[in-house]
Amino acid sequence: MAKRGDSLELAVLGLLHEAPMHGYELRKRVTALLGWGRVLSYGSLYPCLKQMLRDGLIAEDTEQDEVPAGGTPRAGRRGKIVYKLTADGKERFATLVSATGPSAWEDDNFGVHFAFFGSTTAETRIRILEGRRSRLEERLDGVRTSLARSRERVDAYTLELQRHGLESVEREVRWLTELIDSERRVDVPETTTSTSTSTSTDGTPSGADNRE
Amino acid sequence: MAKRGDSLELAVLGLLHEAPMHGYELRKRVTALLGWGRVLSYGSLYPCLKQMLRDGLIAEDTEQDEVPAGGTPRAGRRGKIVYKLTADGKERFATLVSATGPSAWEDDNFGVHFAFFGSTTAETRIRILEGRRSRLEERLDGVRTSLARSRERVDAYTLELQRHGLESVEREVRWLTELIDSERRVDVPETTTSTSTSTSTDGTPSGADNRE
DNA sequence: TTGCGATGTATCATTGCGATACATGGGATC
DNA sequence: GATCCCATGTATCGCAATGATACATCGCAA
Repeated sequence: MAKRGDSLELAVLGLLHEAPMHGYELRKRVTALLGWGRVLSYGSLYPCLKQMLRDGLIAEDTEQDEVPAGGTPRAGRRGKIVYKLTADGKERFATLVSATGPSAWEDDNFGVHFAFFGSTTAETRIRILEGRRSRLEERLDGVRTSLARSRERVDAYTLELQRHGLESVEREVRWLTELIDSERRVDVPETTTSTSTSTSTDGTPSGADNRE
Repeated sequence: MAKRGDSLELAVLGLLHEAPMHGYELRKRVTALLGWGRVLSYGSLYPCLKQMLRDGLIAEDTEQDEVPAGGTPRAGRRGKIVYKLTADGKERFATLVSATGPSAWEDDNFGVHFAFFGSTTAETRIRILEGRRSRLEERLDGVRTSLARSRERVDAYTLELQRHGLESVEREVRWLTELIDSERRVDVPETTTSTSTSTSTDGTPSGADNRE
């Protein structure tokens, strides 16, 4: 188990953590946060919600008629199903959001995990960012060598496409590096200044969790 | 019909256009050209090949035992199925590669079309590049407004993620613009110098084809 | 009062992917 | 000269995600 459905579950938990809402709005919010082309389909959302209901992570919020205190009264809202987090759901969220294994930095999941960095420790954040960075660097190596190997033998357009792709990934690596540095500056104001650049030193403090 | 399977079909046709090969190599080549994380699975490739055989676009190349003239003789190759293009396949390739409709600049297809730009006219290339650019600019607009609307109300990490995404797309737009300019410089050495920056002037010469 | 677009819930067929099974060739290593 | 391992090679199957679609109500403008 624990396919990539985890990231959808995390997104739903995270959004309901902020405020109860119904499926339609969840779809929009999740779509927004995993942004750029990817849209969340109802065919994925509703089965997921059903599953989460069965698991007791979320519950239907029957009394939900409040007027949002702002100007417009917004009466109405009949028959809609509003979901809210349960205690189990909060616990599950805490577990998922602090995971640092591959599932946290795989392409499809990284964005969601990043979006909820606000609910994590700097420790966790750094682990995830470094995981993603080394994943990207692996790809870089592979492509750079294959590019060098095939140079002069391929079409100019193919070359241009690969070059552009390469630069995009390099750019993301730089971005990650900046974020990591920034996190470290906050996390460890000053200690022995040791902590080598990568390759986890593995003193592993706190309630670590790189399951999976 | 005409789903996004078109892009896989185009890729296969394009690669077989260069040289006959068997499925295993096709998978590697296609994976390489749609690059960056996406891999072509056998579960997609073989059904596609079967379909294309049925449609008469490709055929099994039985006499394929040639020694590649280079040093290493490379004897062997028993029982392997080598595919080659048929006349219909070449025709189909010409059709697909010169298409300028949405299917040519949609996320999943653009890369493949770009990879075979060498087999198109400058006219076609410009149309596809402009199509993709305006598609990206639409997204940019949408996200920029939603970003402005939610500013100050969202998490710093969410903001940072959106900012990075925004910059990536802006960067791709710039890249496309450079390519378009470069194509135009080659295509139209000098005329009336009119041709406004975007919003197709629609004089639409030559055998246009924006089907779909 | 009619009509349309946004909101809202729900399901289904298709399809694409990951995993896997199976088979062989070419080198290493001993 | 046998053994092991990895790259090459063909093929299928279960599962999950997607895109499409159906259906219903609400607010609002013409």
